[in-house]
Amino acid sequence: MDDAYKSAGTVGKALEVLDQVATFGRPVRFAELLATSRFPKATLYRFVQTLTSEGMLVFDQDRQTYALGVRLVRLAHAAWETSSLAPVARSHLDALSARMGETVHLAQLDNASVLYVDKVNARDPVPMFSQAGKVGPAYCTGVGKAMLAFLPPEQLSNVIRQQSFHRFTPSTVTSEFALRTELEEIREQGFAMDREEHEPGIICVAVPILTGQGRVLGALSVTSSTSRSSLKVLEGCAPTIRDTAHQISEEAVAWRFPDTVSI
Amino acid sequence: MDDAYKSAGTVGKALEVLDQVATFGRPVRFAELLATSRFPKATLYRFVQTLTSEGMLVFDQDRQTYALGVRLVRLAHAAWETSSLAPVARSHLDALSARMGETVHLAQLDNASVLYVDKVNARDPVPMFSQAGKVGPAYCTGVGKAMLAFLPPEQLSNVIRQQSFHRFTPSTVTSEFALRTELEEIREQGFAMDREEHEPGIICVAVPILTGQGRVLGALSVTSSTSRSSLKVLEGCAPTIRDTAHQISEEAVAWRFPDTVSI
DNA sequence: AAACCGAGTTTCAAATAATGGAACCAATCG
DNA sequence: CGATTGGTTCCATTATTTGAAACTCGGTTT
Repeated sequence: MDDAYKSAGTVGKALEVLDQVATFGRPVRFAELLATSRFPKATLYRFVQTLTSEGMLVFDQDRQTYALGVRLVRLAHAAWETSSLAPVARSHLDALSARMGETVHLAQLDNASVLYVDKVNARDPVPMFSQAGKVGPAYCTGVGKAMLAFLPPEQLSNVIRQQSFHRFTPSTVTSEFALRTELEEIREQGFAMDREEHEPGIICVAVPILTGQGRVLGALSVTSSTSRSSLKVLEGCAPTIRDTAHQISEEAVAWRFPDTVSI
Repeated sequence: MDDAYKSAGTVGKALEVLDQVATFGRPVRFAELLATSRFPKATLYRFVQTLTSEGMLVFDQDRQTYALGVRLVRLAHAAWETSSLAPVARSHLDALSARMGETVHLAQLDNASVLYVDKVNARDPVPMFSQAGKVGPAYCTGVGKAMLAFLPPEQLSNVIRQQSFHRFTPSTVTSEFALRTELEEIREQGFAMDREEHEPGIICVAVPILTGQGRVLGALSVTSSTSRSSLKVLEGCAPTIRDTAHQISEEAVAWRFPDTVSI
């Protein structure tokens, strides 16, 4: 639904189907897939068969439904350990969370959206959307904006083109122009704020994690709620968070830094 | 290295490459892959290209290495939520861990090995991927044996055929015969023990999670060390653990239960 | 009971994409 | 500077994918 036009190759198409199943977020019937698929019946059928026999999907005999297979969990574990900033950042996140007494998120860009790769809860966790592996929109989250602000121009345009600009709350940024203006500001001050743009009552301050050459590796945020804190207070924390981001960046660069941003 | 012979279809081959990268557990050079691959240079090259452009792999310009892409983490999150017992079992694991004061594991079968889908540490709660997603051998872990014991005969044979029977410790079960004998016993008493078979000093008691029809959904274990506990003590815990397994099973069946066991 | 239906599965010739040997390029080495 | 290693591209051959249509199998309607 957001992969737009063509994606060459058989593998690409198969992965498209996999993504489709993923977006349902629940076991799906073949017919449901067919209805939302661009492939003809027989073709889709074969894909689903292949993916199932490969363990990427599992078929529930009793309910006649397909769901993502556990093989993915195994692969993801390896991905998380080798390609995410999480292993490197872990101890820093813990320290930051302890110091701030708030929830800390670590995110990276996946295609045009924000992927949370780690999260450290505050002692008294505020229930909210997010957890390792979850995705969120880039244009209206702190971490998202922090990363976008430091993307090279054509990559930024590419990502912006794929944003939905859906209005989640009254303060959601809903136009490309408004977003670009804000990104400019973020670039200057070095950190981004989420002013209840994604979830009412939830605010955060985020900073990008950049390599020495300015390439975006990910972003780091401290999240709170309007009831426990305020934008002013969070803004004051920005320097501390930036320090942590720097440390993570240095450690990450020292070891390995796969380019996590796709086209 | 264990997918043996042929795996038809282009998608299958591509996934094979993906698995290969995964087993390295670190960023790899093209040449390293080539050395361990059954594909000719040009073919492997194209696969890697495709997978990279699809976001399943990421290429590190500076170091000329490939690693698993973060797209997998996103997919896995969905897989974990819809196809694993974890979401259903979570609260039960927490309760069990608190009651026992020990670490609790939740596992499912993935192909012929044990896949840990959740873990509750005696003390600190950690996010999923640092713990979930790990794999272990089926023939010498508590959860593995608990599941094998209740598999239908031909599926069991199939899985046994794929076991390495590598000797990890002096007490590792290293023959099919010994394993089958022990499985018989486990079937009778309803729980399995790990007597330092995988890691020296680590012991555990595990029970299967079965549907009403006796189909294996997963397994549950309480792990300890010889220094903190003993086989006798753990054995005494079996009934409690079995209760938890029952509860999980009922809840799982009530909602959804994809067949998690592949060929 | 016959006709009908919708969901899922199989067939098969045509269209397309994958294949891999060989050539090529670019560093690095001896 | 010629040789070697590691990576990339070409392209004619070959094998796989494709998808319209036909079929199967429960169940439902007429």
